[in-house]
Amino acid sequence: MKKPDNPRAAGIKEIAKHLGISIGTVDRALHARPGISPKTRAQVLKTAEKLNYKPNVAARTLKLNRRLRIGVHLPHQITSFFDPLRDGIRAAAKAMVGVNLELDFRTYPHMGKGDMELLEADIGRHYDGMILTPGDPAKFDPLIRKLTAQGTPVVCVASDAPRSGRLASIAVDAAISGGIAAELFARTLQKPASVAVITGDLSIHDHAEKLRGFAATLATIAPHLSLLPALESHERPRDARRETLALLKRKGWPGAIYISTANSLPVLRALEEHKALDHTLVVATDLFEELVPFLESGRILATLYQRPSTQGKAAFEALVRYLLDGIAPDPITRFAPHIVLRSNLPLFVDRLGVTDEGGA
Amino acid sequence: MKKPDNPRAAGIKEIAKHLGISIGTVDRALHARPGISPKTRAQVLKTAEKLNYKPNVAARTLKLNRRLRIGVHLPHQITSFFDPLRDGIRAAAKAMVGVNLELDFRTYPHMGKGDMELLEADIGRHYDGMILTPGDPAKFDPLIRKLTAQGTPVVCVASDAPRSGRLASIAVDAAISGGIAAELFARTLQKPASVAVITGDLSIHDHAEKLRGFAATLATIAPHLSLLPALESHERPRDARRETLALLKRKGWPGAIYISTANSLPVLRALEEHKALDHTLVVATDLFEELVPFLESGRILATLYQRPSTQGKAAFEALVRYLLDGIAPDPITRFAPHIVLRSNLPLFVDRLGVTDEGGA
DNA sequence: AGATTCGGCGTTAACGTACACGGCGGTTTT
DNA sequence: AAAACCGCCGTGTACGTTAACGCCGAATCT
Repeated sequence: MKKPDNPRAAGIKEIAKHLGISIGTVDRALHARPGISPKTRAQVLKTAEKLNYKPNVAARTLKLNRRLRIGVHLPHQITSFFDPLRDGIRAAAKAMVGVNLELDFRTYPHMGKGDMELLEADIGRHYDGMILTPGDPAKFDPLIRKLTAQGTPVVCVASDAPRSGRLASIAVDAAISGGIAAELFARTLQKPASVAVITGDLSIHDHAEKLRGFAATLATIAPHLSLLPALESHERPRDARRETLALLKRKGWPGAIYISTANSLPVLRALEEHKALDHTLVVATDLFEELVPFLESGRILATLYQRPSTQGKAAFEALVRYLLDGIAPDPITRFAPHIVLRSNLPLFVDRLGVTDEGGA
Repeated sequence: MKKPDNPRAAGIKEIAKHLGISIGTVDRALHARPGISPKTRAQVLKTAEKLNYKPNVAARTLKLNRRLRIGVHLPHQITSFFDPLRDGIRAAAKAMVGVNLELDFRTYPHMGKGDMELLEADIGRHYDGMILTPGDPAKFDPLIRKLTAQGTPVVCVASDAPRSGRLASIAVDAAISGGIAAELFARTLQKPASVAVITGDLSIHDHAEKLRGFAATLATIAPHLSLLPALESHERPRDARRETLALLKRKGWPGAIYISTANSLPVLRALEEHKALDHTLVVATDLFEELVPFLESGRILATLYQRPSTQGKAAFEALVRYLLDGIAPDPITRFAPHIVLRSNLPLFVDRLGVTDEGGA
């Protein structure tokens, strides 16, 4: 076994030897522990800087064999999105080396249904950290604030509660997702037409942002396209179907429809029944088995894949990094959605449910 | 300090105690070391399975404080691609916990110029592993084979040498990149037109694949578009300019141009001089400062961002995982390129040169 | 003045694993 | 028959860090 003569690798005992003091004192200085005089602490910190001290993470995690309990609150619906999100978290957890952790997955029916109750009930569990998807910010803000105050950092994933005091938010950039849909329409529809947006629930931050981005980009670069009032499905198949049929009964079908929720199947089925898919440009959201034939056949133009597995991985890593090293992540991380077309579809289908990096 | 009462975490001494033997014997069994009878080895392996033994990576990396020397051979040109690729490797290396490693970045002018000589010279360095971008497979195959034979695994990044015996290849799916460009043209150009491809060097696997994918998709979904013979720039600005001007002198400008190399600026400048950008649809490759205004103004339709930083990170992680844990990665990993349009451009520009995950 | 407290610091035992060393029976060699 | 050998196994030490413990001198209390 060779000693690391690496000049970059200075340990705690190099510092001690360099100053003629003990490693205990160095430890106290480096961790701002009591029982050390200010001037020796300053000396230690200075030479730690000079010798470029890097704590040996392996030794640290070995010594303090602490267990991180992380609570993950996610809805059961929409499975095509939240299942891979959970998988991403699991994969990231498995890849962690030398960390003893316990993942507690908690599930409620769907967003807005049972989410707050579950979170309220679990506040007493005192997790070391939590990952969750906030629904209506007005309702979640006080809960997240309470968790943060009691020492449980919260990472929001897939949506955001900006004023809740959460540690970080990881999500796809919703406004830009809407903007992409608008740009695709603008490039493909070259004659004047009207376009529609079907969303889930505008009280959810993420959905409102998508509509906002869509409208903004449409107004900017596609003056020949006019936006119809947004339709909300509330993630209920019947509502989605009803709204779609109402849309088709108007005089003059819309030339394009942007479905900004992953629950696109009811809409697509309704459109198909009325032979509307051939004359209507569709951009959907997210990717799952049933959507594949629509893309392969060209009946829908594109889908905006929100990379749930990558989001889960990022959320988990940010949280653990904060819990272990105390390094606060960027408060806001916004991923670019993958624009999935017919031509690049195979890259995402191959590993559907395994990962969503397009082959990685 | 609490003991991990986690049932999932069984250590080497739990096994020893469970069998009434010493930890030394357990160690010999688990690592297939000599000096142990077959039957005790079998017993140990069985109870290790039963108790779900997971080696403590922290303790292991602490004990065998080995240093990994990794050689990285990449060209200086094209900086907009290879600089962030190097950054991705550095970032991934910094994020590794408890591993003492040494990165040796070696640079040659550009692909096909000095690459083989450098590699040949460095074979004697006996790195623990290497990351490189192979140029002409015919020339690289024997070298990589030699490295592998001497015990230095090689991970190819950004291109591939499929028959070289390399450990793995990480790259963007080149054929699908070409296919995306073709589909974008097919959707946007709705009247018959001719389209052109400008590439770097068709002897490079990656470039040939892009052309192949472009032609295949064009033939499949865009019968109204006809493909002109491919032009090679050999990554030389003058050649690129000359080929572009020759293209413009033909009767009937091409309706669209797919620039499949990151060296797109000479082409774009030549097009601009002849006021051809307003009438010609352009899809470029990769992203860098100078390309941003072209996308913002809509003068080019899209660029296919090859996410060099992500590629570098993936290549490094695959290599280290193999070196440390002996887990062989997928021989082939193909990323999906990001389709960068005007609307999602901000997500990639914000952190240009830092990362390329679109905000992560 | 002697006893007590206390800040400042050194010493040491773990954490789980890898590996060198040495011991113990039993067989073979000198 | 003593010495050397060998397969099999237990023991001890080290990796770098943390944290409990304890020592020493100086200041405070009785």
